[in-house]
Amino acid sequence: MTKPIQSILIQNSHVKLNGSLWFESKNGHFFGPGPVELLERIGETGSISAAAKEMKMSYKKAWQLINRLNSETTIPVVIPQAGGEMGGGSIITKEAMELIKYHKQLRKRFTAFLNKETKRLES
Amino acid sequence: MTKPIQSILIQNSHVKLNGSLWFESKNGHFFGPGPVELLERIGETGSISAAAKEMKMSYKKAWQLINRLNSETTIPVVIPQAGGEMGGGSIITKEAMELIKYHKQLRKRFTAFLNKETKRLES
DNA sequence: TATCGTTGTATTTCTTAATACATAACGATA
DNA sequence: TATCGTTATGTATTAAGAAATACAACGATA
Repeated sequence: MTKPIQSILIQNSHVKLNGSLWFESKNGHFFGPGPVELLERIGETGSISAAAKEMKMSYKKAWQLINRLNSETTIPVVIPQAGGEMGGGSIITKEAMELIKYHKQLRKRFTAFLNKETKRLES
Repeated sequence: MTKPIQSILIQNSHVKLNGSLWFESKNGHFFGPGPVELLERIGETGSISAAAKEMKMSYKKAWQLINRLNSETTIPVVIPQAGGEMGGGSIITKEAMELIKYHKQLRKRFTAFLNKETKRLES
């Protein structure tokens, strides 16, 4: 009955639906894919600066992301240690790991949604 | 068993999941909520510049959005007329209307997804 | 052919965001 | 107490994007 959107919209095929998700509080949004990856890498390296370097992100930006994240949680996701052995470092909390796990699952469900919708374009 | 994400994450409640969707081709992404509203207003006003003004968007940006959209479609979504009665104007095609309708439905399904996921935060 | 407001395009300015740079504070260790 | 590399913070520079500005082209109409 109705014409497939695909046929209207697309010139040389290969158009797909994509999107992004984030948490939103009254202070704006936070916790997108970037912060999640950062959290993971801090967990692996034990250092904000090392994690930032891996992601080719400035230390400042990384710190701001983490700071923001910590300010939005009841329990800190990253516990920093300035000074000490090796100059210090940072560890991520159990809660951070739960957030990471949650995000992975959420992303999976979102991908399923996107795939379903992309398929729907053709019918 | 597992702790609700809500309890970990949020300080003073009222955190919710939000997101955005877009079409993506090899030339990057296009067709988010902005262009849809623009299309609608062009349909109502018969003018790109009037629609842009309503949305407090610069004419240039509006034109670029429309131009990009037209370049991604087999059939133009907006047919512009420079010069003529009243200086000219623009009309939207039947295909544009279908796109608008499609987007409304899509947005509805996406909102349902977001609501479901936001609710899931609490369990 | 003069007028009108719109489309179309180039150029410049403004604003904002990201980055780079510099430096102090920190605390275990030797 | 000197050293280390990290955290933490301020400032300056750069980059990118948006917006503002200016103006030519257009075509129905009078």
